[in-house]
Amino acid sequence: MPSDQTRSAILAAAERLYADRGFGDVTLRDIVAAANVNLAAVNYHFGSKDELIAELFVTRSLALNKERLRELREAEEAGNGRADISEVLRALVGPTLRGCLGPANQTSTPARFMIRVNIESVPAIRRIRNREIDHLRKFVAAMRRSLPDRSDVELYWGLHFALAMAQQTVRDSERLAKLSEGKCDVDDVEGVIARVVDVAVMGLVAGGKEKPVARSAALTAK
Amino acid sequence: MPSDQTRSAILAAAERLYADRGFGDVTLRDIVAAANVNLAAVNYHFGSKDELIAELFVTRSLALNKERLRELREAEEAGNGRADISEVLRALVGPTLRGCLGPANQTSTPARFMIRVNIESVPAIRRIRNREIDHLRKFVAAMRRSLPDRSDVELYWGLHFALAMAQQTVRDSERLAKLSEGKCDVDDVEGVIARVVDVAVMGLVAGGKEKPVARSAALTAK
DNA sequence: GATAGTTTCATACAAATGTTTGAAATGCAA
DNA sequence: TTGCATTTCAAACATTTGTATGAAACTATC
Repeated sequence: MPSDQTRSAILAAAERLYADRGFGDVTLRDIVAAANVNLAAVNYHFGSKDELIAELFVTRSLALNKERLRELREAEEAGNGRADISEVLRALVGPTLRGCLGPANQTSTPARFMIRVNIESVPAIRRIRNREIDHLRKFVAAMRRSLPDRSDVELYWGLHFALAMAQQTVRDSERLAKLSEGKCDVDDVEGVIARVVDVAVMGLVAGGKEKPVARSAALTAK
Repeated sequence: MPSDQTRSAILAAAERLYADRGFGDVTLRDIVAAANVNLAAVNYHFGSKDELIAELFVTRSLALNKERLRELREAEEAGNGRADISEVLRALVGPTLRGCLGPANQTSTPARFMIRVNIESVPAIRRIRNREIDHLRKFVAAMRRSLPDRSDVELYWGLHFALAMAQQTVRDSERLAKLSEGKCDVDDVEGVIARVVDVAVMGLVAGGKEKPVARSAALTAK
């Protein structure tokens, strides 16, 4: 039975280093030094550097998706199979924001790692990311149950925008804080979640079936 | 008088290569090969690889900001100093989306370069990006003129979300297309702009001064 | 406690990369 | 042309990087 000790030391050290310094300038030698293991251990246990990164990402992604689906299921069960649209979107963006936002010095290493994944973009991860689509479809389905009279196109855009606001907030919370001179409290995680969900919901429920082009034109034409 | 020929050949080749393949795996040797110049020319003309990237980014950023401000000024002049909020946001996100969206094979090299800037994240560029804040403040000011009774915090969030939706659409248009099986027409650039602007405007004008937490809670509590 | 399988280790390898160098070429003014 | 500054060039440099190797250490089974 393999001892796993070296293996998990590498995983832990790698995640911490990537979280702190990004993928760009963390070398295998940095990792093995932090983990107090031999250089060759990475290739022995993981095959290659990319497979190490991939394993980290897959682990955290699965955990995130699991939490999302848990919250979604909870919301749908409470609503007898039909959750409020805001609950659906909250289950989608909540776990990400709850993990990645908040006072910088108390965000967990896994969360900071996932922030890096969002900010940077290494090939090893990009390849895996495509599998995310199947997961997102489950949320489209839940949105459809919640808003049966919306067209699929509207649902897709709504999900896309909700994710966009959430992820960009994770990515750029620093810039927002600086721009607003601290007046936007990005550490109030639940407040941020509520903002993102609210705006996304408004985009979904407002208007109707006419193209948004028309709405916008009407607004600006007068 | 310097001939500039080598210099601009390097800039053109570098921008095209970065646009096509990203910053990650384009080496100086790739660039000088494409530009048909000597390897040492890059360091001679630019000092270092990072300064070359920085010059490319600064050039394109200035052009983008200029276009944004031009559209903003145009809108404000048409409205006697007070543009409709949707016009302000359109001036903010329009130039980016118009440049970076549309059929992939007909987007310009500069636009594709700026997409890369959005997707990847190299230190040389991150350092410069901080200057963007002064530019964004001008849009906050315009938004304040357009919606004088909104609090600054709301304006900051509105701008942040508008940019978030625009940039994420640029970044992830492929995923959205795949998720929606082509039903979301991301090549209809003006349509996308209208969608982004509409959702952002709704977030700004809806509700009132109460915290969005309250709105969301009210929605989901019943 | 011998043996086979697993893990660790020091070290070497091979390739890639940004940068530097010093000479050659070029352009231009006197 | 001569002389001077700018530009180009081939080559080399100095690191850094991920990976491979083969021996040593360890572990557990018989």
